[in-house]
Amino acid sequence: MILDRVLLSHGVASLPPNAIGAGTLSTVLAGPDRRVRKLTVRSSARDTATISCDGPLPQAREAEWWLGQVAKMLRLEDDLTAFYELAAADPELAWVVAGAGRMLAAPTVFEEVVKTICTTNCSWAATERMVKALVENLGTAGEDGTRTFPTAEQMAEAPSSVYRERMRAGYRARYLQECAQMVASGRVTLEDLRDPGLPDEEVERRLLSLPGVGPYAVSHLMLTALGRYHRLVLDSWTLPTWAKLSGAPPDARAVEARFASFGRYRGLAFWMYLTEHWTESQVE
DNA sequence: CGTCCAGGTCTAC
DNA sequence: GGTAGACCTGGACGC
Repeated sequence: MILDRVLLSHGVASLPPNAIGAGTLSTVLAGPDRRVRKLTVRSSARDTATISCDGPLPQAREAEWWLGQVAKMLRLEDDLTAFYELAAADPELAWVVAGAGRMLAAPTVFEEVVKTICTTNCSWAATERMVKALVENLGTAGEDGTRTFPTAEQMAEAPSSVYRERMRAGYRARYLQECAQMVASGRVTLEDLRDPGLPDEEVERRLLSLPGVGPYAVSHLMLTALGRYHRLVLDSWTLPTWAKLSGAPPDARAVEARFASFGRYRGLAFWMYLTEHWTESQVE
């Protein structure tokens, strides 16, 4: 099912406050009225989905805002036609034409940056633990107690003990706190990076300027958060997985050679190659 | 119990 | 510009 491919598109998509089930995505967001609601997207009939949120029905204008959030998260505006044309000509990737290739996005680039920093130099279990603690300690609680992802302001104001003792984020604590302060103070405006008019190099330069964000994080963010698909995500998971699936050596040059024909979509082609067999139980 | 390492980054040569 | 070493943490492994 097409929706499942989006929900299982990458590991970060399943981190709190998101929860992924078969054909279902739920998350927790504060609406324009600051009221916190749980939002659920559930695939129903073929190629359709039901969107719901708990509590009283939002007013019409707010309902529109919630639909906008869903559209943003599911990247409904992304046109992958050019990628599909290339993939159709590649026997190992022709399957994506059925509707794969969309990366579930967080509602804000900031959330994606924080989560990506939490994937660096640690096990996936550690990433889950850190993000879970961050949400539980700093997010805003809704009526049922589930919490939003904290805003940059909430994170900037938090004492470092939250990062050290609750999250157990180790040396990442400083990166996270500084990122939050940069965004909360307005010194950097990450949401602007969604602007398709910005050259890739400029987007990369700005991401790299964030503490804790290096080449891997830039590639991951370009792919999962910003819909820019040229960079290969090269890390301790992708390279061994590539080697296992392809039999080719686990180095960047081999990957570059394999996916060069995908041009500005080579990063996405690589990611699709790696995740073709992901199912709900296998998301890592 | 020590060493290594997991979806790296930063600093100092 | 390229490359060691340090860096938090916790789980896996060898001894």
